[in-house]
Amino acid sequence: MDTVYQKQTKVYRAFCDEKRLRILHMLRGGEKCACKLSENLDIGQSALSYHMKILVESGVVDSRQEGKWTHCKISEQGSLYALKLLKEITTPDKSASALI
Amino acid sequence: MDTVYQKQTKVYRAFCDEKRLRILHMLRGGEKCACKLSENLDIGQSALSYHMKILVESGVVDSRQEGKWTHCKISEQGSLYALKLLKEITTPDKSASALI
DNA sequence: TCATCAAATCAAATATTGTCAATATGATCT
DNA sequence: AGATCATATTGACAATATTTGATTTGATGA
Repeated sequence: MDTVYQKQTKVYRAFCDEKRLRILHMLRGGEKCACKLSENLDIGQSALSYHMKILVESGVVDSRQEGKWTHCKISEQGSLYALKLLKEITTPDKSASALI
Repeated sequence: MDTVYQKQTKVYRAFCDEKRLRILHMLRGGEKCACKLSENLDIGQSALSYHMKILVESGVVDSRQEGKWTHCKISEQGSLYALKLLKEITTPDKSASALI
């Protein structure tokens, strides 16, 4: 079973790899077919699939099947959650002192 | 030379490891001496030092020497930067499409 | 059904991170 | 100076993450 911290790392893993940041940057332009993404990154098809899995797991990216294609886009809801959580993680909270 | 994406990963590495999230959580209670932190995590002194380096590099944590002690705290400025950048990274931007 | 395409999965190879023990550094105190 | 404490650094190793190539899956269309 994952601790709360392990769950949180999953969200931010989206942002701690260069290739994933490149993918996100492409997705800022709107929904894209996965095949277009791999064309524009110098990584193979299976590596892209690996990164997409991590991005989707983070909640920051949504994917949708359409026939044999997978379309990916930035999830507004997931992004807002990542922001909200980041704010929380970095905001003073006196009750956190109780741990120490 | 780091690409812009590589620089950005440094910010979010602060949040993609369980131990670092635990450290941040303790720091939400206010500035702490590094020695207190290692007491409360089941990691050795050198591992703590390793994580602190990554946290400071991210800009999210500030550290300050006082005699032989190192005092650490969450950096408000660094946290705001991480938030601002996260917002940017996940916000639609039509010009990003030009890449594809 | 068969051929084809996009994407997922798997196993193996490689690269990167994280941990530990030992040692170095640098400040403090006697 | 010499002892002691907190922290940083180093090198070896363990643990994870990423890449690659091969194979599988699942949808499509002839």
